Amino acid sequence: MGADRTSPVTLRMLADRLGLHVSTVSRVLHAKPDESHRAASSATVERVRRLADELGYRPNPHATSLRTQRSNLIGVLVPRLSDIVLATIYEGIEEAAGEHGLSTFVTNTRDVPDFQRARTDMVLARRVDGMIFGDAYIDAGFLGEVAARGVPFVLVSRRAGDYPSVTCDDYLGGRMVGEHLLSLGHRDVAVVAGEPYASTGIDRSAGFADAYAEAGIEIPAHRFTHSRFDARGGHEATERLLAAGDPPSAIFAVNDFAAIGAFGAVRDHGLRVGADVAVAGFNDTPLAAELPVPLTTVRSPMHEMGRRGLELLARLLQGEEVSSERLRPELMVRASTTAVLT
Amino acid sequence: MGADRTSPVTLRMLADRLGLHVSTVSRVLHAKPDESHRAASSATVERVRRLADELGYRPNPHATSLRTQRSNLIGVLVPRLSDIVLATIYEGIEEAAGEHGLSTFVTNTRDVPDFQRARTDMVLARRVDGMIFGDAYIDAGFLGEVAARGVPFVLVSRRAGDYPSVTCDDYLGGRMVGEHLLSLGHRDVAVVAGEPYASTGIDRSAGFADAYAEAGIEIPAHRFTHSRFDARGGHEATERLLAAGDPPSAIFAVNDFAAIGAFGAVRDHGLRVGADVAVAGFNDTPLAAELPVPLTTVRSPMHEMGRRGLELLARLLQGEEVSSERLRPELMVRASTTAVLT
DNA sequence: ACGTTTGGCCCAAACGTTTGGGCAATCGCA
DNA sequence: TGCGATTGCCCAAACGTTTGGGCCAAACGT
Repeated sequence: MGADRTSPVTLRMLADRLGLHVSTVSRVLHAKPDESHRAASSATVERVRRLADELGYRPNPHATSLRTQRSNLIGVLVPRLSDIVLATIYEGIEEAAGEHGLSTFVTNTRDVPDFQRARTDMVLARRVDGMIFGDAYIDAGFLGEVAARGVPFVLVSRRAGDYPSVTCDDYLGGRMVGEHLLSLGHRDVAVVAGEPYASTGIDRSAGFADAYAEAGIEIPAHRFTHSRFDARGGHEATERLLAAGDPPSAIFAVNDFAAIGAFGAVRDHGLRVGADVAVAGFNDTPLAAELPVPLTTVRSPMHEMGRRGLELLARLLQGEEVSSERLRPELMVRASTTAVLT
Repeated sequence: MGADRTSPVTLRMLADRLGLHVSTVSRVLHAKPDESHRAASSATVERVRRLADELGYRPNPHATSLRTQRSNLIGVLVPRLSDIVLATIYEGIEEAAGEHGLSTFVTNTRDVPDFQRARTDMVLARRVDGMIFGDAYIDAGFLGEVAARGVPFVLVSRRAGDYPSVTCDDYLGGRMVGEHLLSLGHRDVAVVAGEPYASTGIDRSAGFADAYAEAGIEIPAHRFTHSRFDARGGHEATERLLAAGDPPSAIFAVNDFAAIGAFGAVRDHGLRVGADVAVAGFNDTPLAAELPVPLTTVRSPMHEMGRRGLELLARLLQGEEVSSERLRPELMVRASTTAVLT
């Protein structure tokens, strides 16, 4: 029964077979109940519907888009899909998109500006109705250009400028980790802070630092180090922290993968995670709890973030006013952070 | 300069401004060098080109697709993008697609047949030129239907039936692990075998079992257990293996995430990975080397697999004959597998 | 000098929809 | 019976491309 590839069934085919005009068929298949009854007699409606799904009619989206100037496509840019955080966010986006009759178009930019630009152009050339950026730089220069072109968009994961975004409350999450480590007696701590252009790392570090500041402890600058967001990056950054000797008693890595990298570096220095050096991460990816030393981390609602991001964009496309959302994180205490040795 | 959202520039705009016919402009902007010179004088060609990129002309892909009956879109189905293996494969696909002037459309099916069907329909409704399945069931029933509809497609990651696929040589990879563990003296081993419908798990297990069989050791049936491919699934499966008491001296989990889950279960039973129970994984995901106990695993060329998959499909779309490819794996020995205690 | 090629461009018909207008027949109602 | 409203449908013009044919003038060949 389904549409055969050789001959996709068109409105005209249906119309011809039914002895109706193509416009009539279109209206019948299209309109909400209230209109369809104005479009044809209920008997006709029935006939049309039956034939349509007997033949497996699927409207040609190119024709539709061409005519309506709306593609029902939305473009999604992420640094890399092989980052489980972004992948999970994207899953949320895709799920919600399905419910809105939208299709998504996702592409990797590796966090490099030239790629962001190029991919944005490509996506726009595909005539998407709107975009979701998961790779925003905190300095929102590029986004400004996009906005100037009149493209509706929202941000997920990272915030930037005053553009509508759906993020985790990263600052709060950072505070939670700070307070937790303080409560365990850690006074000499270090931060693997992520990329300097990502609000996630910035806000998490800031929340963490503020928690310590309020306890009267200023974390010295050399205890902060930037890093890529993957395991290798976390490893290298931690290596730098540890290289000088005089290891901190605890390390906060602003995401789980960097934390796992920190595990590796700590191990390489003959130290034990938990016992010798506490390590905390961020995101509560599914691996965190399974590690040989389970990772203390902050659960961020990644899937939900994606969903909300799409909803936000959908509302934007309806012409509604929207404002940013900040989702609540939750601290997950596990074995990688234990009380400081006294 | 770029195209403003409010008024995408069309061929007609260019034509009018240049005092040319739209078809002329089309040919100029389109044709390969040899034809363009037949389409207009070189002076005209120059004028057209200049204006086109001054105004940032981008052909409307919907119009083009409608006219040419070709979308330059390809649909990609994966179980889940939050699985780093599939995400990495997809990155390869996307990269290669870009080089071929194709755009990809990826969607999650969670490995559930109803979703595969539904998503396939949706993707086909979008009029893709071809598809790549990363979620094939070994019983290729559904793929048969797709093939019957005349849709060109290839498989990646998993093989099925005689459809063209690009996979890792999973059987060989399994053998490698088997031989490695044998060489370490492990005689009582168990396998966390993945989903029963995925060729990856099946082939890896088979290669492993055959290596043992050739050494004169038949691994008993109760030492095999199926599992989901994520950490949680690996944990549960390993739990089942260990629940009976009498733990094996080594466990082969058919992917890294399941292996990490195995770490968790082993840990929960008061055993140490490496020292008490050897654990090996598959894929060499970036985390494997960073774990507190680095994971012995098999490197599979995931990115490359994606690239090759797309190339294969591209050739298929050109009407060429294609045949499956099997990529070579490489054993990565690390600390999680040590010699059996004597 | 007269056909033939060629260069340089234009015409018009598609591709499959959507949608503002029509228009004839029937209905409701006084 | 007359008249406006409603029902049920059809018409045709877009949307932006691509592409097989034309057509006219200039160049060419003999």
